[in-house]
Formats: sequence, C-alpha cells, structure tokens
Amino acid sequence: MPELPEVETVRLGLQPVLEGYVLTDVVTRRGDLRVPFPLDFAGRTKGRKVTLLRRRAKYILADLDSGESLVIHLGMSGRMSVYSSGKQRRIGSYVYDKAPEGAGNGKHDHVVFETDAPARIVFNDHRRFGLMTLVDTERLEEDKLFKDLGIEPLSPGFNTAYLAKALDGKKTPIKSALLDQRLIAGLGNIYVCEALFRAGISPKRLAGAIKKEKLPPLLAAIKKVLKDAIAAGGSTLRDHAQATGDPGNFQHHFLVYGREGKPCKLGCKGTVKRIVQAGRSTFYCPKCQS
DNA sequence: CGATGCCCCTGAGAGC
DNA sequence: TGCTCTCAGGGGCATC
Repeated sequence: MPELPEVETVRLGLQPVLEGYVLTDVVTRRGDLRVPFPLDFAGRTKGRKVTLLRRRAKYILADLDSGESLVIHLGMSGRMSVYSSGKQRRIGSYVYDKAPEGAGNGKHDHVVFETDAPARIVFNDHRRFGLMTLVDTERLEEDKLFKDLGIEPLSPGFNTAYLAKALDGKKTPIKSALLDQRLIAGLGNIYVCEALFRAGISPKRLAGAIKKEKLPPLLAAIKKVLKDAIAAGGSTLRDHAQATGDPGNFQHHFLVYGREGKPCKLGCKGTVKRIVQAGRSTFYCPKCQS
C-alpha cells in the first residue's frame, strides 16, 4: 500500500487524536510482524505522552515524552484506524466514527492504543509486512532503519542540483533509481511511474543518462504528484485507508499506473505498456516517454 | 557497484 | 460455488 502520500495522509489523520495526548493503554495482540516488538513494548509506551507526530520517508514517528520514538511502518497493507471512544466525533475536517463492537479484536489487529483524546487507535496489517518499534529519539538518525535514507522529496533541499548529483553516473534504470530509498526517501512504485510519465521520461533510460534539461520537469513532476496525492488522501487500490477509514481518491487521477493496454491519456494514440523492472510492474507510454 | 530473484504473508480477483 | 493461479503499494537479503 503506502507510499509517502498514503503515510502522510495517515499521519495527518492521527495527529488530532495523538499529538499532545497520552497513550492511556497499549495492548499488543500478536508479535510476529516483520520485526518483533521490542522488549516490554506496552510498558514503555503506556502512560507516555506523544509530544510530536512526524513522518520520515514511509515511517510515522511518534516522539514520546520518555525520550523514545514510536516507529510505525505500514508495510504493504498496514492501517491505523482511529475510533472515537464516545459517539462519532469531528475534529477539524476529520470525522472519527464511534468504535464498533470488537474494534481492535480483528484477526489482523496487532496493536490497540487508547489515548485520552479520547480515542482508540488500531494497527491492522493482514500481510504483516509492517513493523512497530521503539527508537531513542536523540539517536534516531543513526538507527539502521534511518541512517541510509535519502532526502525528503518535498523538502526544499530536493532540487535539481541534488537530483543531478543523486543520478550522476548511475547505470541503473531511472525507475529503479527513483525507487531507491537511499537516494530519495518515500517514493514507491505508483508515484515513480506517474512522475516519469508526467515528465516524459522513459522508465528504461539509465539514471545517469537523463539529459540535464529533463531534470527540472522530473523534479517538478515528483513534487506535484506527491502533493496532489496527499491532497487527495492518497491512493486506494485495495488496502489503503485514511485514519478515519475513508479511502483515498488519487487512484482516479492515475495517468498510467494500472492502465496496461489502455490508450495513453495524452492523446498520442499510443497504448500504455507494462514491463517488469527489478521485480515490480512499470507502466508507461512508449510514445510519450523517451 | 549494480541487477536479479527470492522471501516474508494474506487476500482479492480472474479463469476454469 | 469452488478450486487454482497470479498479483499486490515495501523492503531485506543472497547471489552472480
């Protein structure tokens, strides 16, 4: 599921019931996620206040007043569902439903948080590719999960100079380079396909062979597609849901992703093609992307 | 350094 | 209805 826009969408939906609030109860249901829960996970999180809820790459980080940060990765199918502890509740533009009977007791509900917002937050991940762990906030950047991560694509530092340097001399296809979290952190399969299409660059072109004049459009396309997707609440193919439970809407704005065999949306009379690169599907228009 | 393939796991959808 | 097959947004690891 979740690439940067989906993770950011979930973070925004968690913020009103998490930031500034205390985790009054924490229950882990099963520990066999990609990474086992750290020792005494519940004990180290229960009673702690969340001082800041932020995002790095595809990770959600909840800084706790204990000096540790709760690290959440949604993997491919992870969800964070927020329920109001009383009746349905609106906070800003977010509407949180009343917790239905058994919310948090589902087959793939792995962690349940109660906060004094008050709210119940359920971490559900049926494929169990997600993870939840605790890291010393001060040493977060040194942790193995974070130390090799590249730049945030929506940060001002992500500019043509950075992009040129990141791609320089790379003999890997641009598609693979943009997916490399060590270069740019947060892009995934969907948004790389969409950005390359919007920039008119073939996914097969070698990263180091991208012409200098193509860098500004590529940079702009990456930033725009991410921003637009966040504004749309992310893309829901199967699993992604916002914290409110609502699906995202950006899948309706895909120009190439998932459109194999369909006509190119730029009206070039070409057909969208699907190829496999590094084991993942790539969608592109051979006529518009070179 | 780079490319490829496999693995983790479950479920949805297609085809028969 | 039900079986089997393929595929899925991520990412770590082994291998060549």
